[in-house]
Amino acid sequence: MANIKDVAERAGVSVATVSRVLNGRSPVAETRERVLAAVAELGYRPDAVARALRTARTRTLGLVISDLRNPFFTELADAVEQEARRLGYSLIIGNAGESTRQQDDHIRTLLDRRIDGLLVSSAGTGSAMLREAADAGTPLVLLDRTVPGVAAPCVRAEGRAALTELAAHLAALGRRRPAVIVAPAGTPVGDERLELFRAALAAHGIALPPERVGASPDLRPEGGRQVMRRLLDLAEPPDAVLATDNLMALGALDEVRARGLRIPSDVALVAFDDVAWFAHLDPPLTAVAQPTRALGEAAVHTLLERIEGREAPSVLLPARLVPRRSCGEAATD
Amino acid sequence: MANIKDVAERAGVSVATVSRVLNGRSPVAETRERVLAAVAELGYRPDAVARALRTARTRTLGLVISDLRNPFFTELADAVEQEARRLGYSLIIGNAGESTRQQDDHIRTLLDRRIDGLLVSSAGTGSAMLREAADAGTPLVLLDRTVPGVAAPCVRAEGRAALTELAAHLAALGRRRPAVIVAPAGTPVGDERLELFRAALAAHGIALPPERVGASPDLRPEGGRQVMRRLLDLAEPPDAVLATDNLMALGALDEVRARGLRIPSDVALVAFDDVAWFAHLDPPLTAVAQPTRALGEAAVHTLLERIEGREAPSVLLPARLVPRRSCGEAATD
DNA sequence: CCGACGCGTGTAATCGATTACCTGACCCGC
DNA sequence: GCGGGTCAGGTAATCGATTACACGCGTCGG
Repeated sequence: MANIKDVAERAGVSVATVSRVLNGRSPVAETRERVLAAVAELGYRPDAVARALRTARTRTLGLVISDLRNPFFTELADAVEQEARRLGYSLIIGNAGESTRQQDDHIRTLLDRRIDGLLVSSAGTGSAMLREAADAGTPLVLLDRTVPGVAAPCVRAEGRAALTELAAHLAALGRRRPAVIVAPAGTPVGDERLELFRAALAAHGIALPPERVGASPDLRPEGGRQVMRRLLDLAEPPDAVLATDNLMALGALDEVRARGLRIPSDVALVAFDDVAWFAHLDPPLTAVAQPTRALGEAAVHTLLERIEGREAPSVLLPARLVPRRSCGEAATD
Repeated sequence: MANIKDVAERAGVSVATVSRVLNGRSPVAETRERVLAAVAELGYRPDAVARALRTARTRTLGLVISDLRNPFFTELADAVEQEARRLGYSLIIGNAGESTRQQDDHIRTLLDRRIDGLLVSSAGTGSAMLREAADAGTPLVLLDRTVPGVAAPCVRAEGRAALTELAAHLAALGRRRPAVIVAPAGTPVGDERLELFRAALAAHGIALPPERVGASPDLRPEGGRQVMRRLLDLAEPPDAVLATDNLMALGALDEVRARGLRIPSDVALVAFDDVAWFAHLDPPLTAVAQPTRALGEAAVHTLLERIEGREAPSVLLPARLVPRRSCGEAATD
């Protein structure tokens, strides 16, 4: 593979000149032509590794995703990758699989690779490396999930409007006994969603008693299914269930079907995160859609601000309700 | 961030000694202790960029995925990432979104970054950069999709046994008019699946006439839906449909539902790629499952062989049939 | 007519590691 | 007692780029 010295020799100039031509400084037309010709003939491409060493910028971002198999995060990762690439950055993706150990492992190797900045949707609440990275001055932006004790801007969706709308939607359809399946205790976004929903229901005079709030042991379908089992076994089972994550919603759906109950006639089901296949379920699931693409883009922009040394605020983007048929009303799709 | 010189000073030795201690060569116990102590006190971690420049190995692999939003590829990417990390490599993932241009774009930046090896599940058939990379001597392994004219080992699944079993399954259930929704013309794996299926059906005296083979314009749900529409409009509509990709299957399912037809009583549906949510559909979909994890691992192993300069053969792993309820028989889940 | 200035370009230091080569200490055997 | 072998560890070259600084040449003003 040709290097800058080969190009310099071929063009009859010094390496400095080649570098300057390629980085758009000084040289005059005639020299410039010769250099570009040599570059083309040799198929020269600057070595990003050498450049990174010298300039102390790798033009690479790190993204640690709590669970890449969760389609919401897949979409988010895809959005981040596209925006990063558009702005000239590569992305190294690490999947934590909801494990703090793997997450720390990833952060460590990313720091070793001198990424310019780090995006993390943290698994669990505490992460030693995350704090270390922040303290070490690596530009850091949290994604979707806040982490107590880590001072970094957080980019995520906020459900007030959507949950208010959802409460109204359910009230209008005559649902009086809502229930919520939340993420394991301590997950900040889950708790927030719960409280917003509770407040929105209260405005319609609908209560959300503790026995109709179930915390799933994990963020996977099986956890959601377990909680749904408990809810349906109540003396007064709920007539509408909100799951604060798409995978838990899927497990909840399985339990409803396994009991031979019908959605929405026996119980309504709503999920957070509008992933593509919700529209293909029977019935299509009503969902609170997070603006995935916008979140990914905002995260990259915020991180670039931090990389360039500027302050950057947290970003809260509104989620919106996508009514389908799982609450009872006929909708457009 | 501390560098090797800081460590050397603190330990009172030369940088060479530090490097030797950290790479497990010569130094004797006492010096060794001092160096390790200094490393610990300073929290020193070798700069992967500098090391890569010197050793000409980045310990990074590149993965270009044809469509990261397709859950089959998400799983595959996840498997590749895990295995790569287990073996000490980081992974830069690029999503081509089924576009040859984006794919070339990604390959180009990956080569610039001097990745040690490249894994590609190619979008489309031809790719200038792919050929260029192969010619330039970058270790290359194809994943899931062969590319004519590119000399590189290919790791993928092979459906003979599964499709033979499927043909028997359908025959036993009395299905006589099968149809196939294939990927756009020229996608090697799609055509192969079609021919294997045709042969397997023939063994049961079942024909697969041209009018019951439809090529989708793309690998997305809408394409599958269009083909399904055509198939169901035939004078003699099929009583069983195989889609050679999970997203096309999803679109096909939508069309069946939109017409108020029932699966499996009106038409059976089988998909290639067993993705997690097939089990959560109603009815759960019978699928040809590719050994995703094993494919990812084999791909990494094959690539490492190539990186170490050894020859490596292509790998064909058998897919297997996962019968659920979408063909009519009651199954375990 | 000469010095200052500017412009284009070359020389060489630099980023942070690895490693070939050399040095010096020590030990051993003859 | 001395030559040679062994081994720890230091010196410096190197990877491929960027860039501060220096230099030479041309131009222009006083």
